[in-house]
Amino acid sequence: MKASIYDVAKRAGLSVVTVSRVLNNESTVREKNRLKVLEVMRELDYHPKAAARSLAKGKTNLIGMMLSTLDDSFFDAVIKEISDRLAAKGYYLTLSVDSDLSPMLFQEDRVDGVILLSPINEIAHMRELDKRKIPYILIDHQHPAPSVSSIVVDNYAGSVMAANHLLALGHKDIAHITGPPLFLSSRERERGFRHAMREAGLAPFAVVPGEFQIASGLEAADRWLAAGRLPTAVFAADDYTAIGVITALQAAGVRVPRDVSVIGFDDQVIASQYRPALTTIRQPAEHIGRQAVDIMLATLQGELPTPAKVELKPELVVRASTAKPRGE
Amino acid sequence: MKASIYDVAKRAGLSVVTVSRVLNNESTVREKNRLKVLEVMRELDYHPKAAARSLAKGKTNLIGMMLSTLDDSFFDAVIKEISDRLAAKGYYLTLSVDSDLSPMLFQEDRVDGVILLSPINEIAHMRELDKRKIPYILIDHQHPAPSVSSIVVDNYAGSVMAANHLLALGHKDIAHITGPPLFLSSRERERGFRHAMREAGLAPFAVVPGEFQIASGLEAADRWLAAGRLPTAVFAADDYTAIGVITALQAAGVRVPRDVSVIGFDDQVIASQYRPALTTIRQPAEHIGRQAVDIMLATLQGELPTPAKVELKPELVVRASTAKPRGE
DNA sequence: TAAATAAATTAAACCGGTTTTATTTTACGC
DNA sequence: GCGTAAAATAAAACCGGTTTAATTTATTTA
Repeated sequence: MKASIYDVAKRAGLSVVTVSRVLNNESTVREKNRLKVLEVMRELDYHPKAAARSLAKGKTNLIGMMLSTLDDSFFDAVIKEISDRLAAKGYYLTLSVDSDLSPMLFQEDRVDGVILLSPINEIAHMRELDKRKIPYILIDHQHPAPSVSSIVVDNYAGSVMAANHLLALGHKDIAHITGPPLFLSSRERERGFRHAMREAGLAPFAVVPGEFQIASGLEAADRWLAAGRLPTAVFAADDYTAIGVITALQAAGVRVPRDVSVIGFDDQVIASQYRPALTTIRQPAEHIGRQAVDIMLATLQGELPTPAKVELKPELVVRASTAKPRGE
Repeated sequence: MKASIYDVAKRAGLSVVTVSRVLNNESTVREKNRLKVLEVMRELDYHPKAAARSLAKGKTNLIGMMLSTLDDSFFDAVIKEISDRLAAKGYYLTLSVDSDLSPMLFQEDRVDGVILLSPINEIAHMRELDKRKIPYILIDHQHPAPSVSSIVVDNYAGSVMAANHLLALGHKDIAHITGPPLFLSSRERERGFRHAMREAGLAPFAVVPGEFQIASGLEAADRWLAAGRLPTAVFAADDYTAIGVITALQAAGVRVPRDVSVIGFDDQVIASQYRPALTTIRQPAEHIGRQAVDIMLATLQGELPTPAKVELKPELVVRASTAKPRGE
């Protein structure tokens, strides 16, 4: 049988309370006894059981995270930051891929708080979390009600930057491929694009719907190629879509950026590795992660009287997929 | 305060034992009382607390999973299958991205079992899990000791298939870009390639080291382009590497598959979307996930006297990135 | 209908920690 | 050396479930 706190106490010749105090780093233990307890713990390979501790303390030290997919290097970066930062504060992160079956994780009080990173059933999750009074944070979320904490990137501003970059290079025939309108980020990116174009006194070459996937870019480019009329620049709502555009154009013998410029959004890992390396709008993944943890921990310690609303600024990263239009 | 089992019992006019029996689907409860209990639970919005249950039962109903990265659609597919299948059996999955800080999750008895999906610190994890007597399964693992359960794909056979596909098309100058030799899968793939070439009486055009990343393919192709001598076909140890090769070649004006054929390994999501769509060796992700869950549950129920060793066969998926060499 | 048996319920102990309250030990000032 | 305050320890209750053993209730059989 595994060692319990009683075994440690007995062997150290002390009470369980003293051992518990050592476990919790309380100052009221004589240094001599503290060392003795730690020594015995090592001897017995003792580790406190999370279940017993959670039951007594009423908290689990576990933060849950729900997300729609794992196959996304931007998510990966956000998660890594969150995981490390939580660990430094004594909390652990548990990830769940969103599916109809998963809400049990917080129904059973297994986590102290939840971070929702663009999950699929967000509305249902929020309702459930409200009912169970579990604090949560939304990252990049569709519908941030005023009563919940959320972290969003200023997608509107990012799109304006993207469009202005192309405009500054001299482009006039600029197309935009959107993301799924379900996401607020998609809608904001489109709005920013349209705004910048209007400011420049230009009409978009085209605005076509996409799905944040390589296939979206392929399809859009194919259609333009088939129609025999290409834009001089494309602003794709995300990097995968941008890569699809470039891939289809190159396969048809069109050079990027010589014939057509392409800019993406997110700065996924693949963006810098692709050829040509992708000009894009960088989302501050580490920043997002850091903010998420700070807000969550403040909320758990009751130090956050009002919900936090954080808006972060994205950043233009100029690489090799954009250039002046051919004529100039 | 949240409702406890005592509140439910009192309101239903029954004992806590009866309520507990209902929770655990035991047959010794009168149907009338069972319904009454369920009704009260709904009224009070009662949900049993995982910590209390875990403490009493000595099990958590949680399976942990360690992995090195999330940014991989093959992992994504495996995880999805595992998650759904576990949920159907009343277990939950908790994911951890491998880092130096994370082993606490199983040190504190938070999980009943662990699935290691190519994590980074695999040896350290295995030692820790052995010490804590927590059952675990290795997927695609470097060093499967005879005493542990593992699921591997027959990478050797997959590579032979890949090489034979190219050979059957008439290729003779075939290059291979490996994965990191740290992984057993990399070594097996290289071994399979060399074997098939030897069988055909041919020497490899080249065997160059890679890292399972787009950049690896880019670099290899760049070097061949710079040297002015290209293979007629490339077998990349994974799809990302293959895409790197194609991207670099296309950027240099070399057509795939007309000038050079390229085959990958894994069948990542991007493989079918890329242009040209990638010929590759498909890893049976769903199969792997299913096996992992079945073995894990059998182990937990003590129905698995000896460790399971499962070897699954990969499958050739012919798409558009391979063709006969130009001369033929 | 009574006795025997099976089914359902209850009370109490337990899982392994933490926390509160009461008590003992130690340290300090005079 | 004594009284008192502060520090450390001990005993017991608690967190919210499950499980065992004992008891009551319902059902079957003679």
